[in-house]
Amino acid sequence: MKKVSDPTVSRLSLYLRILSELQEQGQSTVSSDELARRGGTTAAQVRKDLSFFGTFGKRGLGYGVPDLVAKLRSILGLERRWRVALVGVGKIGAALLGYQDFRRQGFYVEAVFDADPGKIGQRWDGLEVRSAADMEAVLREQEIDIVIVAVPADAAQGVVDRAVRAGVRGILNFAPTKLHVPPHVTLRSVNMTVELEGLSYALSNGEREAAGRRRGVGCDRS
Amino acid sequence: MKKVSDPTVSRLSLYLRILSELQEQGQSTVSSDELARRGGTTAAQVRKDLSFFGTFGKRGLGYGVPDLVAKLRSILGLERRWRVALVGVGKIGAALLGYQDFRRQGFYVEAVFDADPGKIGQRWDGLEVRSAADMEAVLREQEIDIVIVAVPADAAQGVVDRAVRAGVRGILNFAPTKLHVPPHVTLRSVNMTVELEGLSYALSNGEREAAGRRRGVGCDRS
DNA sequence: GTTGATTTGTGAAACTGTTCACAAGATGCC
DNA sequence: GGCATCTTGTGAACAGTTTCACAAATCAAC
Repeated sequence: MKKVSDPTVSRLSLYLRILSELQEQGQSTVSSDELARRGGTTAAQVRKDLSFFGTFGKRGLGYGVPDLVAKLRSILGLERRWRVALVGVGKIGAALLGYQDFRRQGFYVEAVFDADPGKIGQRWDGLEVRSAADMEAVLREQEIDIVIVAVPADAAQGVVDRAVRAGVRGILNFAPTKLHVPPHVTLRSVNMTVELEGLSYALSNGEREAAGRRRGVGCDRS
Repeated sequence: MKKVSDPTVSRLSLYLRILSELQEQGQSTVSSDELARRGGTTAAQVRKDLSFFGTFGKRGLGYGVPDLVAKLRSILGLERRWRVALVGVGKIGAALLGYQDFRRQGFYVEAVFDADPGKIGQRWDGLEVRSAADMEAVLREQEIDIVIVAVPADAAQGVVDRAVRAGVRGILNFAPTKLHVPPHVTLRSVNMTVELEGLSYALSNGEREAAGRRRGVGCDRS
């Protein structure tokens, strides 16, 4: 199990979602071709992605759905509980707190911080908003694994630096700015502005022709 | 100006953000090296990205900041006003409505829809929530360019299909599901679950070693 | 047990995106 | 003007990902 590319990992996540649906519907087996059609990729890609981690299918038959769900959950590290902290209870932070879907996948928000004295002490979803000043101590104390950054752009790097100092090794950034972390920390960013501007570019220029014809189906570069 | 890759377009968006900051600070000129350092990429990459669209720099001197800002805004299609509609006023939708930053870049939310009768007629930020049943007619009438999908996963594909039928050519999806669109429509997706699971994978497996050392700086694959 | 219809797993080929390396243009100084 | 220094623009080399193509495994039917 050497180096697996980022797009591959994202697709595993997608496969898992599709497989979970199939499992709910009681389907017991699935082919790489069906998985590919539902996931907007190709059968060869599906098989190659899975082959990095072992051989899970049966030739002539396909993949066992519950079996593959279990394997993917194990590969993605979703069998354990992840301790998450949220920093910034503005619009986006509040929305994330309300979005309970995370919990189903094992991500538990266990601490919430904000710099605004007016918000400190408020309760959100059973959690007391704590002062950003206490962040490092609390992150250590509660052994937080992942920090979600939902503060204004100019405060984001500071939050990241302090989280890293407190031993956090995973960061999910919603602030519209590029962040820098040391090599042992993994950073993922969600940037709505970049996505919107990507749409703007595609709609302005003749992308609709070029991109569409490369493959038969529409072009989701999620 | 042939086919430009998606990562390149995303980086242009990033460069524009950095340049805007530099402009506010009154810096008149910038080198590809400085832009690269701030953007977490390499000088060669910056120059290659820009070279797809023309030659904007002066050798020995760098790029004129206000000049490059103008060029990038033009390339990305940000000189016009984009008409945006939001579908779904749940937690995420409400957060997006409150997030006024879009407007500064020329994206104006001009219509809001929801399927819940209890929400129809409510006002959000000066806009009346309209019935999802009227969506197609309103999208056409108001000449909406881009639809933001913020509904539950199982409703998302239906919303997309109707938006496409109403002539919309750009879709930004926040629902945690893979969507399919015809070739002439551009789709971008923001999927927090995929990002979190990517973190989970990286933290579970030995990614911290491998990924970090490839380059000197931390690894943001935003 | 043999045949036929499937479908996986995977090396090799094709493709796409990134990095390198350097010639050429620009400026400033003597 | 000539020389030293800087920084861009870009073809070529490189690296990484995706697609192709096919041998091997499995099953059902006869």
